[in-house]
Formats: sequence, C-alpha cells, structure tokens
Amino acid sequence: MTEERLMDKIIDVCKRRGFVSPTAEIYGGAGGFFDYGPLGTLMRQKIIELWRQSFVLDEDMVFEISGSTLLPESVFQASGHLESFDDPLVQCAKCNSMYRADDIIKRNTGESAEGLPIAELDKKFKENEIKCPNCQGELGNIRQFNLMFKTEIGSTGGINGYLRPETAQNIFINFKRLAGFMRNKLPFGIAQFGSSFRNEISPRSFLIRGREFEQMEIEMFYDPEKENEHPRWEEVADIEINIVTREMQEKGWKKPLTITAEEAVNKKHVPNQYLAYYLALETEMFLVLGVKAEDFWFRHMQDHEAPHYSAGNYDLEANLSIGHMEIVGNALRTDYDLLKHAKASKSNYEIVVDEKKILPHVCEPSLGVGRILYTVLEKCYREDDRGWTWFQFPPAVAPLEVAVFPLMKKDGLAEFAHDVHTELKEAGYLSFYDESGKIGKRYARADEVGIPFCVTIDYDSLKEYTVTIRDRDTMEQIKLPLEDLEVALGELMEGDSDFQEFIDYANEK
RNA sequence: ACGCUAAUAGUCUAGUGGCAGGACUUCGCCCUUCCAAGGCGGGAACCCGGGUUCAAAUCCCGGUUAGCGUACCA
Repeated sequence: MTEERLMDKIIDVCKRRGFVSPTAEIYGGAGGFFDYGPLGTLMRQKIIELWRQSFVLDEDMVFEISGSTLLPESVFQASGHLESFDDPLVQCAKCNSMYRADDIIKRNTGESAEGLPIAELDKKFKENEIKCPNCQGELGNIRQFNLMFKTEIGSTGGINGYLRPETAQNIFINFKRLAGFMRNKLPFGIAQFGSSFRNEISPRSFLIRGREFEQMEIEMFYDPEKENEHPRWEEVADIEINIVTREMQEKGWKKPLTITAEEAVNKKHVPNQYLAYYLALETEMFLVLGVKAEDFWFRHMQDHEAPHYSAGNYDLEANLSIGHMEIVGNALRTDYDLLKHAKASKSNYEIVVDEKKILPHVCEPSLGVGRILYTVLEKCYREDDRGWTWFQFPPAVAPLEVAVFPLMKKDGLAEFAHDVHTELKEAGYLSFYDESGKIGKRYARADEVGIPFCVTIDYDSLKEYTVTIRDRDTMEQIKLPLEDLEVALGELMEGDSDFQEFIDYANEK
C-alpha cells in the first residue's frame, strides 16, 4: 500500500458511504470546498461535542459565543491580517520561482516597497530592470494574492468586508462586553466554533487544506504575572504529553519526548501552565478519538513558522500517510490582538487586577474540525488481504453506534427487529436498521462505516426474547435477554467493559 | 499560481472518428437459521464549453477537477 493511496482509499469510502464529498460535484466541483454527507455530519457533530464538553462545559470560566463570519475591513486592518495576508507576488517566466514583489525590490534597491500599489511596484521593476534572482530570467506580471475572500458590504459598496480567516477576531473585537459579562475577572476563556475562510493558492490533500474550514477555538485570557497559576492545573499536571522541542528539531528528532504536563512546564519545554493545560486536554481528546499516543505530538514551531501574532506556537502534528500534518494550532498570542484593537478602536481594554491595570495575555488552542475528522478516518481505517475495509471507530466518534438486523426478513423477524431498532433510537442510540440481502453482507456493510455493534434478531428472539450482540472488532457474539440490551450497549459504548469481559460475565450468569 | 499527467454508471475498468461493453455496488423478487461468494430481473456513465468533421465520448483549443513537481501556506 503506497502512502498516497491510503488517502485515495479514504476519499473513495467517504464519497461512497456518505461521509464527505466535493462541493458542487455535479458542476465539476470547486477546489477546496467540501460537503459533509449523512455519516460525515454525524461524526463531525460528535467531534464538536467532545470538544465542547471538555473545553467549554466542564469549565467554570469558559463560555462559548458565535460571531459573524463576515467582518468589515477595519477589523483586519487592526489585526494585521490585511498586511500579512495580502502579498503582491511575482513569478519568473523561466524557472517558475515565486517571490514577494516588495521583498525583491528591497533586495535590489535597498528601499522598502511594502504596501505600495501594484502600479508603483511595476514602475520600480521597470526602473531597476529587476530579473529573477535565481536564474536571471524575465519576471512576469505582479499579481495580488489575497488569502482573504473579499466582498462589499451594502448595495452601493460602501465598505469592504472579508470572510474571517480565523474565528478568533470575533472574540477580540467583543472583548469589552465579554470581559464585562465575566465581571472583569481573570482568568476567563471565550470559545467559538465556526467556519473560517482562506483563499488558498492551491488547496490540496482533501480535508487537510480546504478554503472553508471549521475551527473550534478558545481565547483564554489571563494575567501574565500569574501564568503559572492555572486554576485547574492539578487536574492535568500528571497527564503525559508528547513534545518536540526546538533543540530536538535542530538535532534531528526521531521520537518525541514524553513527559507530564508538570515536568514540561518545570523544565521550560512549554512556556506556561495555560498552554500546557490545553496540550493535556488535546492529548486526552485525541486518545478518546482513537488516535494512538505515538501518532501525535506537540512541536514547538520555529520562529519563521509561527503566525504574525504569535510569541510561540505548539502545534499538534499527526503522523499521517501524507506526512506530519498540523492538526491543531496552539498559540501564545500574548496581548498582541487586544493591544491592536484597543489602539485602533480607541477603546480601553485594560482590566483591573489587584488594583493594577493590566492587558490580559491570550493562550489560544485552535482545533481544525476537518483535519481532526480526517485524522480519525485515517487512523481508524483497516483493511485485510481480501481487500475488505472497515473503520475501527471508538464508539465516541462512530457516526452510527448500533445496527439492528433480522436474521431474515420473514416469519416476523423483520418487524421484531425494527421494533428493537426503534426502541434503541428512543433510548438515544444512533441506530441503523438493515434487512436487505444476507446477514453476512449486512455485517460487512456495517463494518465498512465503523458501526461498533450489531444486534441480530433470530428465531430465539421470538421464542425467548433474546438478542445477539456482535462486536465489530472481535466478531464475537453474545446472546442476552432483550430487556438487558440497552444497559449492555451503554456499558459497551462507555468502555466500562470490553466485549470479552462481557461474554465471560454473561456466561457466568 | 505555474508545469506535467489524467478524467467513461456509485466504484473499478474495456473501447473505437459511425448503436458505449463488463465486473462489483445498488434496487426488486426467489433462495438462505449468523459474517460480503446462489438464481432471475431492473436501474445507472463518456467532466464542462467551443472548434474540426457528413459524423466527436474519441482529434484540436479553452476551462474545471484530481494526482505529482515547484511555489505558497497563520
């Protein structure tokens, strides 16, 4: 199995079985946009709920908001996105090398050309007879590459608007109201889930780089002088996290360093408790999602890799078939954004702490929904030598949790089975009913989309009110009274007992 | 973004300047008392737009999408 083929296989299942498909497929598609199908939507929902539960609802000082995806230009003027997202690029006609036009002028003339309009830049190119620094070939026309989607607000095009390139800005521009809601006490966090948009030059790699993508973010505001006084630190201090330090990167690392969150902060591998806290939560979330500890780590990004607002990024990278991919960004944004917006809007963003006015610092875990979903798909994908494939999803992310089958359609088995299916749905399970064809094929179909458990109704069910639960991962079966089914499934789903224990227990009975 | 390659049912694929074929999937019926493999039948495709031609799914041009390379990437 070549590595690139794994992604192809996953894309194939995704399209066939209703996980994800390209947007506007019948019209040839639109690069970088994807639609979630029925199973993809259920799975995506579970990922969001897992995040919401552990990052928001379990916390006392974190609340979630939902802001507009389209924002006026002034927001991005202040945030710095306009500058750092809007680059004039120029490409060599001969060797295809691409350069920033202002950068290349500076190199040739020594004078800064930053922020000049294209016509001015063009003039400078002609005046100075600038050639390609790589091959001395002719450079093509300068083009503006705007990574933000631009539009106009108002019927007469009064002001420019942009689709947000990250969800974070909604939180910073609402800071004053939000701080007021939190009664101006630190620390507090504001969470947000939603779409962001980047007009990528060339979107590739399926869900890993789309032009519209969903983020689950928190801006955690804290007093920089109390950066190691996280209120819930004790709860995560002992959690082991995988770290790749800058030093390890220089030496050429093979395996990440596995240490507790506590050690990571004490040994300065991670700058403070607020950041380490989220590295620990993310680690736990990924383990629940079925990604093994050896398949992901937090890499301290090099300076040149970090975004313009960041004083240090620790990105969660997953070991995928297409290479090491950034799945989650963890940034220390310090007071960068609050400072910028306070200044540009002439607002006072300071908070009084211990009779001292301070501008809070920000720690930002930013999780990409699509990237996480793809990681789970790839890490749970299984195939055997017959070419059969299935997903070994943990129940926590499985889009469907149980499939109910009659052994055959006749003799009232189908009706009985459908009743059981309805009851399971009423009990809150994501249940799927299937009566077509042979039973073996239905097991296979259920396995392909990763349904952890199948329930079969046979002739004993009619006589003795029993059902059979079949475990996807072992293909083992156990017969039990119908009245115990809901509780049994609950225990299996929660992982309170594994299937073998379950069989042993039932046999003892 | 540029370059190379490609595009035929849901999937995989055959094919030719002259009626588009198969396998699997799917649907219906029959058979079938537990792991995709029986029988019969049905449905379903030449990426989009131009051009050349009596005739284009096939040749040419443009676009779209995908893969790869280079570049870009918060």
